[in-house]
Parts: sequence; C-alpha cells; structure tokens
Amino acid sequence: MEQLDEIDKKILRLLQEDAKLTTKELAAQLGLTLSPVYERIKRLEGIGFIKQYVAVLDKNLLGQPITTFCQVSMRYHDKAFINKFEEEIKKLAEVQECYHMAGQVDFLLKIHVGSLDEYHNFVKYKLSEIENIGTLNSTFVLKEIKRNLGYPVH
Amino acid sequence: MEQLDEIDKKILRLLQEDAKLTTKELAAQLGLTLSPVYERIKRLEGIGFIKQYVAVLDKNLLGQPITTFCQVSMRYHDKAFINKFEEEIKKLAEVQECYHMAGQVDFLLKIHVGSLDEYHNFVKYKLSEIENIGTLNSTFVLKEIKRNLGYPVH
DNA sequence: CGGGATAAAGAAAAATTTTCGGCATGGAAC
DNA sequence: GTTCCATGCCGAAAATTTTTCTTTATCCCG
Repeated sequence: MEQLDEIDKKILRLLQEDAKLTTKELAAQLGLTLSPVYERIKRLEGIGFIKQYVAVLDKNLLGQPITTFCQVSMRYHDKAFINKFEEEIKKLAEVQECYHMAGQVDFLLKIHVGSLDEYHNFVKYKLSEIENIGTLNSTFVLKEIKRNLGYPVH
Repeated sequence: MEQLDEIDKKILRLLQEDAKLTTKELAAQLGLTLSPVYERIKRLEGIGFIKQYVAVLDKNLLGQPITTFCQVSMRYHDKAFINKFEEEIKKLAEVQECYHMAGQVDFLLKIHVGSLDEYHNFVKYKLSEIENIGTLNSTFVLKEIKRNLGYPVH
C-alpha cells in the first residue's frame, strides 16, 4: 500500500471540500504546475483513495426534511437471516445508511423521508415486511448540527 | 420555490451518483443537446438544489477504519449550554456528523478514528472536556452495510 | 392571429483536461 | 567519481469540455 506525502494529503483535503476545483486552482494553492497535480489526482483515483465524485443535494428542497435513526434487532442471528436482511435493506431507497453494530442492537439505519406519514408507511409496509426482525426503535432528528461528508486526512 | 420536472430530477439522480459526468454524457442519456442540460445544471446550482460537489475518499486507506456512534445527554438544557456544546462539536475533526435528537438522548454523533486507542483519547481529552455533558454512550460499527451519500429524488 | 415567454438547438469562444517530451534531482551500482 | 535509472516536476500542444451567445420552435395568452 502506497504512502501519501503532504501534497497528496492537501489535494485530498481540498477535493473533499470542493471537487470542482480545477487542477489550475489546486496547482496555485500547492505552488506547483498543472502536470504534477494532474498526475497525483489520477494516481489517487487509481489506487482508490478517491472513490468517486458526487453532487451534494439539499434534502429540504428535495422534500425529504425528515431524518430518523432506526435501531433494529434481529430475532435470530443465523448468517442466512442476517444476509437476507442486509440485501433487503440495500434495496430500500429511504435507507441512506446501514451499519451492523456492536452492542445491544444489531443494526442502525439512517432513513430519509418526506413526512411522518411517509415514515409510518415505510416502517409498516417496507421495513417490517423483512423477515426475522425482532425489535425496531426509531428516534427522530430534530436538527442537523453538523454533517461532514469527508474524513480527517492526517 | 421552484418545481422540478422529470429531466431535472434525472439530472440530480445522475450527478448524485457521479458528479464527473460531462454535460455531453448527460445530454446523451437525456436525449437533449448540451445547451439545455448545461442551463438546467446551472439553474439547479443557483437555486440551491445542488449545494456542492465533493470527492468521496476511502476511510480505510486513509487510516480511519473505526466508526462509532456516540449518544450524548446533557446535564442541563439551558440554551446557552446547548449552543456551547454545538459550537465545540463543530470544531472536532473526528466528529463527522452531529444531530440533535428527539427521545432519551440529546445528541447523536458519528465519529471516525484510526484506532481504539485514538478513540479513547478522543473521548477522554476532547469530548469529555466539553462542559455540561451528562452521559456518553458509544457503540461501535462492526460493518458498513450501506452508505449512500445522496437522497431519493421523487 | 400576433406578442411574449420558455426551452431547446447550434455554433463559436474560452477554459480545462489530457497527453507527451524534456529536464533536474537523487540514489544505486560499478 | 561517474554512469545509469527512476522519480517528480515543468512546459507546450492536442483533445475535450465548459461557457457564452444567437437563432429557432413551441406554447400560452390576449
């Protein structure tokens, strides 16, 4: 596995914030010319440090103002049931994130919907339909204080 | 507030997945020429549906393999204390997300670190240092099953 | 039927991405 | 000490994309 130098890290930090920065702008901030910056970015993409580039949308304007975290426990913990659950979850568009957790509950889901009514329907007709779910515990987000999409680059 | 037509929505769905798509490629998928696609994107940026463009990095390659969710309850709930807490949280690079929650606990934090040792130090020397914290309850992510960065576009 | 607004098309200009050859530096081998 | 090779940066040219602008078509309203 390759190692990053300070220039690579600076590129990653900047692109994490704004992927539309041109190589020209990056080069200026780094005190380099276009070529090395371009090559470094391609290298970072190639070895997988940069996985993709995405547009970040406004969930309120999209009509999805409600965020909830839902803790799910399975009734049985056979591998087959767990796999089945994970596959079903991946199909649900409302579920933005899903983590298999240590501790009391098995899974933590982050869910986005447009209204309480929609959430009710989601739980009743989609989530609860999945086999082998034991308990469900939903908590609602009142306010998003912070949402970074990137990670610290040390 | 403006309304989106099907073409706008398709553009948003595509750019949410891959922000590097050129207007040419988008135009081809939409059955349009460059101009209308270009104008629509600029409009979607202008009215705020598209907030930013970011590069998505690989947290394991970055050396940040550990994700935890930490539930925080405040001792007192004065507005001043709450605001202070939120400001302090915003400063902590390890905290990727922070939500003010309904229910038993006040805040839910998503945290990324490189090791258990680092997490220990984070809790002991950074998180716990913040005034007025009542209880802390950390649960560790065993496995990331799904992590979409976008929202469903209806 | 005409006027005006909206959206798309087409073409040209500007800027960026991508490719490529060359130059300097530094380390390894002899 | 010198030669060779690898690495990283530079600079310029080519390819592609972004951006701007003008024109055309369509639809709605008066």
